[in-house]
Amino acid sequence: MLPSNADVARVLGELAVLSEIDEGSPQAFRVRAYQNAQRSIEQQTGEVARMSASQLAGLKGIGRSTADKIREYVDTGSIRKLEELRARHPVGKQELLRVPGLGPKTIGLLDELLGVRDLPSLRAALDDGRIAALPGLGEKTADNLRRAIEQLGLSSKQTRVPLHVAKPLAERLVAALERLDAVEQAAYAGSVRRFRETIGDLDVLVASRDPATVTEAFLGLGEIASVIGSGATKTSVLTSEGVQVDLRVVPPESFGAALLYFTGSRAHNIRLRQRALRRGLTLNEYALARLPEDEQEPAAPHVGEDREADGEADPGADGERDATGDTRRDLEVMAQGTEEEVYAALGLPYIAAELREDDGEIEAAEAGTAPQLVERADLRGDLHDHTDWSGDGRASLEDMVAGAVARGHAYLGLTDHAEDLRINGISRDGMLRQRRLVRELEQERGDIRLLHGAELNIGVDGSLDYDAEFLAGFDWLVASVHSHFTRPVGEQTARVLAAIRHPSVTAIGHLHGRMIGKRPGIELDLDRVLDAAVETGTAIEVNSNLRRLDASAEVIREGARRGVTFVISTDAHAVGELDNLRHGVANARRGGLPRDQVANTWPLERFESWVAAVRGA
DNA sequence: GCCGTTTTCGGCCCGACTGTTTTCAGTCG
Ligand SMILES: Nc1nc2c(ncn2[C@H]2C[C@H](O)[C@@H](COP(=O)(O)OP(=O)(O)OP(=O)(O)O)O2)c(=O)[nH]1
Ligand SMILES: [Mg+2]
Ligand SMILES: [Mg+2]
Ligand SMILES: [Zn+2]
Repeated sequence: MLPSNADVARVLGELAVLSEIDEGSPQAFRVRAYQNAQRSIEQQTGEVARMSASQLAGLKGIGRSTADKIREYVDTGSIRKLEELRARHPVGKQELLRVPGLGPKTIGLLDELLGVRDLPSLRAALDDGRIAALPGLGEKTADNLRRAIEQLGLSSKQTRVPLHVAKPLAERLVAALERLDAVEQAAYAGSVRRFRETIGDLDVLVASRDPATVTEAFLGLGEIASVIGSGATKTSVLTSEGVQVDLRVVPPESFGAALLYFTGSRAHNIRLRQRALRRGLTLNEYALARLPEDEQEPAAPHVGEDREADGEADPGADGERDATGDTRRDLEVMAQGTEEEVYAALGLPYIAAELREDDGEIEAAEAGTAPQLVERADLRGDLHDHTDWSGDGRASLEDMVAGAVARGHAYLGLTDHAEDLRINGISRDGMLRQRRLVRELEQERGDIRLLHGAELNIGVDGSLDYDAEFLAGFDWLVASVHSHFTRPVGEQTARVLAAIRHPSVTAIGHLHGRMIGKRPGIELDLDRVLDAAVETGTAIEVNSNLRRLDASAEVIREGARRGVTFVISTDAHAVGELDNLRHGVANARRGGLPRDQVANTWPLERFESWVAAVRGA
């Protein structure tokens, strides 16, 4: 069997790690090159193993040398260069690289001077004092390493935490910081703002004239358990749950540049900074600024010209280094207050935070081909909602409808669980009774269209609840997988295809049935599933539950490309959960989903005629 | 190792914090 893209990416990752150890430098350009190649492979949707060397070399970040290595891996199952590196550096050294505070330089030193090449021998060397005695190291470093080894695998940096844990924590911390007088603005950034599914650490940004006071107050917050490091502008801590939080405090005028920096991704930042340099500018977390002529990139072609500033006339060098936490004062600031201003000064339209992964968003922005992404305010309805009539619904029908109206919805899909669900699905009689109540409520209120629907259970054989005639009586039907999550991909695809092709089914709920961090969900042949969705018009749901985010951003991206119609739904089981729509919106944006491909952005009339068309009426 | 609407060679983002150093290297964001 051909290696998967993930296999190829993993091999490139190991080449990067081993090269870092081999070269003894975190800045080694070969390391960066392998990392970029790895990211490039991870972003491919087609099968990399089927590509020729020249096709591979055409991918960005992959050249002749890496293309040949990938082919060598696909054809022979191994790579000579990788085997050589493995022979020189036992896996123990890769283990050492995962210890926080241990980098390639120190690992090289440990091997050379002490023969320490793995965790157990490092422990021994720490215990008998050999580490503290090494040149450039001391007692404190040894203590820090001991602690780091003890706590290996306990920090979120190593385990990562699901977004549904990280995001509420980030919101609590921001709210707490906003209450401080010294704080002018606070926001979470990093992977939470980009809406990644799992989070290594929280990154929280504050604008303030008084960073010391902010830092002190932050360290005093109840959720904070220990301090990793704390300086004038940057503090890192661990919560009692082991979640790392990085706090950055910047002057208010730099808030936009700092938010841009702290939101990342790292790769996106580097691309922007390279772009700045090509324009004679320099970008950091304080500002986009103009470089002096003699520091601009196309180095002056005079012979003997030297860009090095040390040794003489260092700008502002009157015996002290550039003050930390400030813009270089000798440079003309071009933009710093808002992210929009920085992008504009770089010749780019604003790029949505959810897209900033350097997987084509900068090129799309530059070309002006970035789609109008869906926003919360575009949504006119919610199409997957439960009441206390079924399952674990906790709110009455009346309260759910009132909650939907309060949130400005023009239509609401009531989709209680159908009879096949083990936990309290609704019988035919029950459904008919509920339908009468729904009709009455709609009449009485007159301020919202109520679609009487159900959430059907896709059986292991693709069958659905009730029968075809009964199903034809609903206004709106979501069909979801709630059981048998571990069948082979062929069976799972067949089940879902049967539901998509059913004439009465209007949407497929939480496509994979995954629970982030708990259950991977069913395997599907996405090609066939998405094609069938396009063919039948059946919508794919973007489930807004933070534990699900299903369809995933990756599936959404692929579906968006093929012209699939989506709906963004809360799957609310209580009134408060109707607010979860913002999470579905963020995930849809991460998938690059254009507003017009989301059916519940459409006015009621357009929405209903689309439903009628899907049901072949 | 990659890459080029100036470059096929000579660059490669830029800054904060810690520990160790006497002027900065290493690691991390
Ligand atoms: N310019 C630049 N920015 C960086 C670098 N490393 C990190 N950043 C910025 C961009 C990141 O999104 C932001 C926060 O760093 P993190 O290590 O917390 O990464 P991020 O939050 O993206 O992912 P995470 O889920 O925490 O692993 O800091 C870097 O090497 N250069
Ligand atoms: Mg982070
Ligand atoms: Mg961080
Ligand atoms: Zn549901």
